Amino acid sequence: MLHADVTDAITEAVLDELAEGGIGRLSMEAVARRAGVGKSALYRRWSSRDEMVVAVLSGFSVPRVVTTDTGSLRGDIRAVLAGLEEWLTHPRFSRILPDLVAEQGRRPDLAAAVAEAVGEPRRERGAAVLQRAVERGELPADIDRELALDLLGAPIYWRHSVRRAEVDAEYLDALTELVLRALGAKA
Amino acid sequence: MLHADVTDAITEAVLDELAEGGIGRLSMEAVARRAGVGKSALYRRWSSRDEMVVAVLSGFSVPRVVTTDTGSLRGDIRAVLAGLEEWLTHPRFSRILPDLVAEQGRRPDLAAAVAEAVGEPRRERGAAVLQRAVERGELPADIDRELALDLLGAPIYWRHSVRRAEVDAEYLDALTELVLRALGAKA
DNA sequence: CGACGTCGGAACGGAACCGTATCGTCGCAC
DNA sequence: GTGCGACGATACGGTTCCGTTCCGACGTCG
Repeated sequence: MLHADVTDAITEAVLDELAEGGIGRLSMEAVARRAGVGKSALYRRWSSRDEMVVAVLSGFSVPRVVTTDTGSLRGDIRAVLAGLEEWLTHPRFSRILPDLVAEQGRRPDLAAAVAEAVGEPRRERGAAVLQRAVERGELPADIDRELALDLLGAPIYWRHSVRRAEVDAEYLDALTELVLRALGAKA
Repeated sequence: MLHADVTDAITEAVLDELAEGGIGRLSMEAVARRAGVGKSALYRRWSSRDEMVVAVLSGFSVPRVVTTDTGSLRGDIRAVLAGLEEWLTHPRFSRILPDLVAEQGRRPDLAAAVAEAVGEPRRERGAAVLQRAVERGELPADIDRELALDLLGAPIYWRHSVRRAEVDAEYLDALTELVLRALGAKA
């Protein structure tokens, strides 16, 4: 039986290495060194470097966004944005995620894993917020949910990870109002 | 005198290698091989791999967005979005850019170069569109330009490069209307 | 107790790459 | 036509990494 704690140590080491050097620079020897583990322990679990990386990254699931029902669309949106900000500000996630995005173009299997583990769950949470607002009568029923969800995630990722600009409370407040207006929310 | 055409061949080779394997996997030997050039030609120009990569990527300037004055904010925004879509869909750019974004977190000098060569010029173009709209009376003068610009670039990058979903004309049309509403544009 | 499987560690041959040095060649300027 | 400088090519010693194969130690289970 493979020791679970060894597997955990390896997983942690892989994520640390990914955060530091990116996927392209990750080496088996460095992972083993950091995990305090023999290379044999790595190859006993995965048959190649790529397989290990994809496996670890596929299991790199995202902390579920807490989309508490605040009772209003404004409150819900603000909460979703705050959760996104917290997620993207996390030291490890914020370093690994952009690399993961870049690698999607080169590894279709990784892209699929990411979509399943990261994209879909998050989108479902966001969709629930919209649905509640529709039921409350705050949003028209024929709203373009696809587009609305893009509008929630995109600006924060763009601003923090792409533009490397600050995302503070004022920004989230202003963005909330902008999104409300874009969606045609009723007062 | 260094031959300009050799420099060009090297630059092309670097960009091709970057598109194929990413920054982390780029090697001097591979670049020289692809460019049909001796390694000496590389080290004659740059003193290290990192210096070469940063130099090439800094010169990897973005094709200026054509922000023709269409006479209306709706037309201008639609044109900006179309330009963005074309840019991000470009086979080479779309592969290099996410990698560049990821690497920004690891190389502050690269981040600065990218901001100067890519971010700023693009934002100035976008700001001009907003300014024209304000002068036309289509937008309030106290509009949050920072936020408005994020709203233009973010969704397309998000959708195409992060989510890997399709960005078609209908999407751009719908996004245009959403942005207009978000900005509080007058009819 | 004894057998088994995983453990960390070390070593292997082979490959890729680094950065430098040194060829002989070619083209241009003087 | 002579000299200079960049050129492609090749080789170098050194490093890093791959993936595999051993080893002795340890723990667990029967």
